[in-house]
Amino acid sequence: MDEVFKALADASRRSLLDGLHARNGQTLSELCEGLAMTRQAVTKHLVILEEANLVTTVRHGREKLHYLNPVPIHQIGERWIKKFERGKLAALGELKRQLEKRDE
Amino acid sequence: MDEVFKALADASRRSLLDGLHARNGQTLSELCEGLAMTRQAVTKHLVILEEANLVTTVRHGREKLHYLNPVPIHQIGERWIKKFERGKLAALGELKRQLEKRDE
DNA sequence: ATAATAGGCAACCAAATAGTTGCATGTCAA
DNA sequence: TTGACATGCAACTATTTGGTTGCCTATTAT
Repeated sequence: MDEVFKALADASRRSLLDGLHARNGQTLSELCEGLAMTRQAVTKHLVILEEANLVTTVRHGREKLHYLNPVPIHQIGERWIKKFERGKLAALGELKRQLEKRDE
Repeated sequence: MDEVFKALADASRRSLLDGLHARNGQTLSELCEGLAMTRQAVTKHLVILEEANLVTTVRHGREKLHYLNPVPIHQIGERWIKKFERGKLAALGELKRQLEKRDE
């Protein structure tokens, strides 16, 4: 879980995921196109995404195809974000109450 | 948005949010209790959480009360995670297909 | 009034991060 | 078979990060 959060913390990595979301199964070179970064930098980001299990790769000859794995993202939604949704209104109410108490 | 992802990337900060989720409105000293970290380290984490708008504070005499703001977390769920939920099954299907193609 | 309590500020440090460059290897096409 | 293409590996660098220590200020309780 920590690896996933860390992987998602970087904007470049999130836009790589966006790229795969737009078109799945891209090669490294394809993912590099239009980015202001060397290929090696992109490789490092992809390794981090792979280690977080957000991306799976398939070697195909001299090419490496990258596939998005949406499961960890879904799990963060389920296991983490939903926890804070429950009681969200309560928290906001309490917050508002305290902020208004400033002038007492 | 980037600030929120960055803020959530650290396990200590996530557990501070957990702490506030368990009991909202805690003081700095209360949030420090039981943590293997100095007060100043906790302060720094809380500043980052405040800058990401995940925590709001109210000064009350010499105490500083910390309140969880669940809105940015909710927004990540809405604006980011949901994007990857749509087409999730399609992505998984494509992934499976490609993985099975290995032996061709 | 004064001691204890709650918090703030600044300098410093080690490790992690995001990026680079240079070179090597494997695969495909002419 | 040889050149071009796709990727991999390693060393190096600058910046950011997570943490520390030491000291200062403001508020409360005795």
